[in-house]
Amino acid sequence: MMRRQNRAKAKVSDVAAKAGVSVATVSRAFNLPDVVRHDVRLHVLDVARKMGYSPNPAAKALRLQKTHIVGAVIPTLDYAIFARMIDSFQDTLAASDYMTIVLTTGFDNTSVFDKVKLLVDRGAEALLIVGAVEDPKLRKYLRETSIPVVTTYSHQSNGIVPSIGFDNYAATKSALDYLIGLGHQNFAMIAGSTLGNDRQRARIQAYRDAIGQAGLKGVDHIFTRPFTIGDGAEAMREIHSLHPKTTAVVCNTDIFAFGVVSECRKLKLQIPADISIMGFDDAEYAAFLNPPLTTIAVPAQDMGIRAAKAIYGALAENKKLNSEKLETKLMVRLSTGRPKSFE
Amino acid sequence: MMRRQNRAKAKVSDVAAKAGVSVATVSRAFNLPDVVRHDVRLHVLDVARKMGYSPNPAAKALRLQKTHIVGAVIPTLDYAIFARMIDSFQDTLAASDYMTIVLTTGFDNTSVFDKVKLLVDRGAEALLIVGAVEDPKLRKYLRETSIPVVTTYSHQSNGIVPSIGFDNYAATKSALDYLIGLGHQNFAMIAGSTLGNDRQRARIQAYRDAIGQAGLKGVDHIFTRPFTIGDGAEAMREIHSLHPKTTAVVCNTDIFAFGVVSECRKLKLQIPADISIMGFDDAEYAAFLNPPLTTIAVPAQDMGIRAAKAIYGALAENKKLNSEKLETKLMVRLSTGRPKSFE
DNA sequence: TCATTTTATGTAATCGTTTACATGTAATCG
DNA sequence: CGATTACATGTAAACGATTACATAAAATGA
Repeated sequence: MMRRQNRAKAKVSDVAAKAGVSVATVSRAFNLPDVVRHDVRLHVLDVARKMGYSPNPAAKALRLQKTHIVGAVIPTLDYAIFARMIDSFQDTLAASDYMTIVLTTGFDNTSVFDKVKLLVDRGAEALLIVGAVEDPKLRKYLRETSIPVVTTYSHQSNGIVPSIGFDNYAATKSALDYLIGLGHQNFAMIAGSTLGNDRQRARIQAYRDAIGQAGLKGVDHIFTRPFTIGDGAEAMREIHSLHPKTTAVVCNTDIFAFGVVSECRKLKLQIPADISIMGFDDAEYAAFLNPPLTTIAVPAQDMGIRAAKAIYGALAENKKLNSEKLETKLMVRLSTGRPKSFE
Repeated sequence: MMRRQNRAKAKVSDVAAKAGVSVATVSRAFNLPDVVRHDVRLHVLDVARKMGYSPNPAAKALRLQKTHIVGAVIPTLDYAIFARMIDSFQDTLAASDYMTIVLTTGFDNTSVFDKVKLLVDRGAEALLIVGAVEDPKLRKYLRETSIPVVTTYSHQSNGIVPSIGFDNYAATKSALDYLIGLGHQNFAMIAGSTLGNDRQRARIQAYRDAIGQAGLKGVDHIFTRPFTIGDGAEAMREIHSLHPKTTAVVCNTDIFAFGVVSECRKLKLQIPADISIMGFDDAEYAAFLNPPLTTIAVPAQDMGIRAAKAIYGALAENKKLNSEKLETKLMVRLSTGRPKSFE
């Protein structure tokens, strides 16, 4: 028996013809169920199913002026905490029939504008952006396009764009208060580039303020590096040779901390007896390091879910997009302790 | 001075009106540059730029029957090697004006079909899938829709769907040959679920074959766990209590290995003196573990790039989609060595 | 029973592009 | 110089959905 050779996808008119109704009825059977007679509706749906009909997304988007696409601009997927956020963001939105397109900047903040434009031109109805929107050109563009935008990973109550994130300053500050409380006097920080990165700036500022206000050493011992384990290790080597009295190293990501811990082993520095290590992010491996890493847990997953829900609310329920401040948590483990000199 | 209040996006007809030409000329100025008079073209482009015109993607997609969207179905983004592949895949395609929509299954292989269908219904013109396509329903669907599909992370020369991946069997086999060569006699493996996961099956089979053929112990000492560090640690504990003579633990992912290394410390097992640990993936942290992890490097990034190029070739240049076999590399570090009994 | 309202359905316009076809003008040729 | 060809542009028809409006049939009411 010959099977239907017709390769082209079925469209409403095909379904209508086969079901013996008009295209309007077919469309209504799907979109306005209560306006079409019950038995007719069932018949239409049945025919449609058998034909493998599904509405052409482009036609639908054109007619309804809704693409059901949201965009996300992040530094990279190749970095666990962004990947985790996007994973939950995307999954949450997919459950509400919105698809996510992710574009990465490779930490090049000058390209955020281009990526955003690309997404909007591609029909993105809303956007998630990592970090505060600082570029005035981008600011203007977002104001003019006036689509829902939420920034993540940093929370500014005064932000122009709603943010669903945490307080980087307060998080780092609390970590330093804890270290200072342990009796540390000589600090160093390993940070990422501050170029267009408000999170790094906030963390550095918190570090400076905490140490400056306590009158301790190391306010300027800030080592800026790309985000790799190797760079963390290399920075530790430099800290050790330049500032051998350092007893507490504050890392702006667990990635650095991993390298630092590895390097300390080579340098024969005992953690935490000789030196305390503080991380940031609470990556999966942090708790399994030797010693387990004291770090700041950030709500990457929760952030993605909340951002997704907020965007869905704005898009589908016409709700206002509100900023949300999420909590970080200092995870005290064994990589930090009282400095030897203190005992 | 009043600025234009007209919030709606400019369309071809707007540009045409302002430039004093027809819509056809505007469209041609963009898409068929050599068919419109040079000065007219420049003028049209200039007007368009000033109006911030960009073509409506839905209208374009509808008319051209091309969405410029490709889909990817992966287990999760929250797992470095998939994230890395997608990162490069997405980036490579974006450079060619194709956008990627990623959907995740959470390692639930029964949902691959649904995700694929979702993507195709959303207009995906091509697909990347992680792992072999085994579900007959999915196979049939892909055959019928006949869109370009490439599977990754495993290479089958006989595969129905072209694959751009590596030989999981050979990779594990070579790792075992290496361990056997070192003199190990008692093995154990920590594996992920084999449910619809051909990569895990291939690795397990290689393990069984290698050990069976060499007549060594541990053919059935296979511990199946979810992919977390903690589960790796837990499995190691079990291996130690059930099979204390084990001198070589083969992990199907560095994630397990990380947990194993951590657990060995607790168990006071010296690596590699008491026990050798083999990883899989060569995650960034593998080289920084203590001791540095012997593992199998997989070309995650390269795979993403090649898959993207292959798909672009199929979509834009009408090239045939060919399977590509990529190489893995055994990275011998310090977590493996001769077993004590052998010396 | 007939006028009126309700209900179900159909017809055709619309969304914003691209492009086949038509048309008018300029260039080329014998 | 008139006929033909090449060139630049315009008009209108698609692409496949949704839905305002029209219409026919059924239900309701006096």
